[in-house]
Amino acid sequence: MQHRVIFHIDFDYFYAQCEELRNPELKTKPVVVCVFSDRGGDSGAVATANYQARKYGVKSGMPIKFAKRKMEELQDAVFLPTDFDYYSEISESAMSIIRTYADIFEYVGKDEAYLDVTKRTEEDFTRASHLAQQLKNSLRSSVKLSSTIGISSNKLVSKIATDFKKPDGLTVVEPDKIESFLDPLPIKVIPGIGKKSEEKFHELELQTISELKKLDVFALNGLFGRKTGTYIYNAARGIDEYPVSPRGDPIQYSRIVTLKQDTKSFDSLSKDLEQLCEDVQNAIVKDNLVFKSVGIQFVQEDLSNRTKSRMLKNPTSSLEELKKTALQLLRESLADQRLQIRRLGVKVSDFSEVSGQADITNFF
DNA sequence: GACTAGTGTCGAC
DNA sequence: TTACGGTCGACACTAGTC
Repeated sequence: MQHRVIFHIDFDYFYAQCEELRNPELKTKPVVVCVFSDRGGDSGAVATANYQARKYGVKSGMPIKFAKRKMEELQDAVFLPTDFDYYSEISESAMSIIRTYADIFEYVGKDEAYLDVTKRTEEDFTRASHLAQQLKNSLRSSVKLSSTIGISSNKLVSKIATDFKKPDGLTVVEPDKIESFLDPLPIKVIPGIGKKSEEKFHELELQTISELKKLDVFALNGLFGRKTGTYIYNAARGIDEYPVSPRGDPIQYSRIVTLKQDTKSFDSLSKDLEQLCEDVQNAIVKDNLVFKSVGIQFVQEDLSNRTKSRMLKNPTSSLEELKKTALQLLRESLADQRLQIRRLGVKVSDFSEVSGQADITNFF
């Protein structure tokens, strides 16, 4: 095999597009899909917005109040709460079509997947491009969904190619074009490089991937640690060997809520904490798991984080033990808690399966 | 030096 | 000038142990 052929596919402005789907009148209006917190009013953040709304600078993750301010003088802007069950239905219909186009399929999220199509395209990028166009057409005709596809010889470059032109894009980057494609792009297009990492590069007066390549792997390892440094070094050169492979089971379950009001009172927090424990434990039991690690998380009034976690003696799925441990962690944390707490979370991890352990001694 | 536990940071969606 | 979700994963760093 000379090279692989990899698709990255992404549904355009997914949640907002779903909303347009069940209410076509929205299509001509700015639509912002919001995660409203329990605090009431416009407390919360933007999940996604359609392109009408993006014109006004609305972006994912932005406070809802900020988005409203940006569209103040608009009469027809629409703010909707998320309906994840509905988005999941649409996602599942779409993903079931996408699977049939792949030799190997990797689910990334409700609106995103990788496909290895090396075999069925016989490593031919012209064929790959036609196949991708067919897939886009099929999604549009049967699910009414618009999507963007990036094609290259690895996951990294395919993903960057998807972001290169959207919505409704199709970008092919053949192996011998990878360098000239990446060189002029800003460093931030590399997945895993967000705001903080970008700042580090800007301090070094490095803006583009071509400039990033001036740093050797030792310098990058010094700045980011060994794994991340080496990853960035390779990414700048379009090198990525990670295979497309089906996702495994989750390795942690967590629940977090925004409190009705900031507090550091044990009595107030313990009520919420118990509810969070129940929610997490429900999911654990449903999936037939036992956990060995329990953690709690505070998001403080200044939005900084505190976490505290503990390993259990033995794996368990017991609600009593989860609550007991979480409440203990809460008590210990509050002992030296200075800032008020805005959000409270619970996490369990280090799973093993409760049954299906099928007795390893049987093998001997 | 290898390993585990615990805390914190960063980032994707 | 502020404003701020929920869920998940990777990994850096540190301290303790052997």
